Amino acid sequence: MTDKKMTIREMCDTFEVTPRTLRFYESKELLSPIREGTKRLYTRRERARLKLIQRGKRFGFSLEEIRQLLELYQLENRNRLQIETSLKMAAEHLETLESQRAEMDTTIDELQALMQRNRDLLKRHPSENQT
Amino acid sequence: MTDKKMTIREMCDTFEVTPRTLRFYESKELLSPIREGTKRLYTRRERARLKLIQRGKRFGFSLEEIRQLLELYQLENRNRLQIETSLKMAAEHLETLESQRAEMDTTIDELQALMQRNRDLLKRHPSENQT
DNA sequence: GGTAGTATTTACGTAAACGTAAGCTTTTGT
DNA sequence: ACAAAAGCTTACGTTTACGTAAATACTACC
Repeated sequence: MTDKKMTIREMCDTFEVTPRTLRFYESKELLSPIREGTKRLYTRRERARLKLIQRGKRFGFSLEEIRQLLELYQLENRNRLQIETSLKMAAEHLETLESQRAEMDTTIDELQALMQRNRDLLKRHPSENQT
Repeated sequence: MTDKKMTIREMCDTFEVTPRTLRFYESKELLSPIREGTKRLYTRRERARLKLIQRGKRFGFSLEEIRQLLELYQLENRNRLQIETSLKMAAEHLETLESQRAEMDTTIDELQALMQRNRDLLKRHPSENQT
């Protein structure tokens, strides 16, 4: 398996973050690397979580929001009620994401239209308006 | 036209922001309402810009990034070089947005798969795993 | 077996994006 | 005419998400 345990440095190189960032996420309970003596070791699970954290950030979620979302991906040892709660939260999150995607589509369309207008300007007045 | 000038309070009610937020954006040169005496009045243009600001924030852009993007939408009084520069910036921004959109699709797919797994858990073990 | 490199904890510092409170002016309803 | 409401400036405060520096421990290798 691809389940090699990574040191903090390997993590930093792989994900382009600083040690401080990883320790900070840990202090906020977004990550929980195992300890070998005093050293942190990151498993496949932690790497998956870090990926999700970085994604969430790109979509404008706060670390606290991301922390709650990470719980959704915690599939083990949950009882019926916990699963139902997860499902509900996931459904809400899905709505947020889908509305954000729709907005993203609009934004892309508008940006493309804007670019077209600019290209038209350049085409129709080849050398006008110079400084 | 729908070009009524709005007071700061009307803006706040419409966009669900505080006066402080609007003044802050102005201090960062994201907005530039006209002044009637000492009072701020927001035109259609400012409203459009505020919409773009809020969108940008939802996509995880900083106010400084947003400020630069807003310049793209400034179509008046530009010379050839400025138009070309805008086009280049817009193209880069478009790439960012499209890659973010792809990532959004992945995220949505994964979340839906996760929900399905949870639904399966509930279906297949109707009353197991209770506390 | 010393020293260079890597990791850890602790703690103060900082940039971004506002919140909040004080004190002053201007506008508006009665 | 005058109090209440709305707006303004100034400035200090707060939260989030780390940066950075100091002091200490482990580990590696020549």
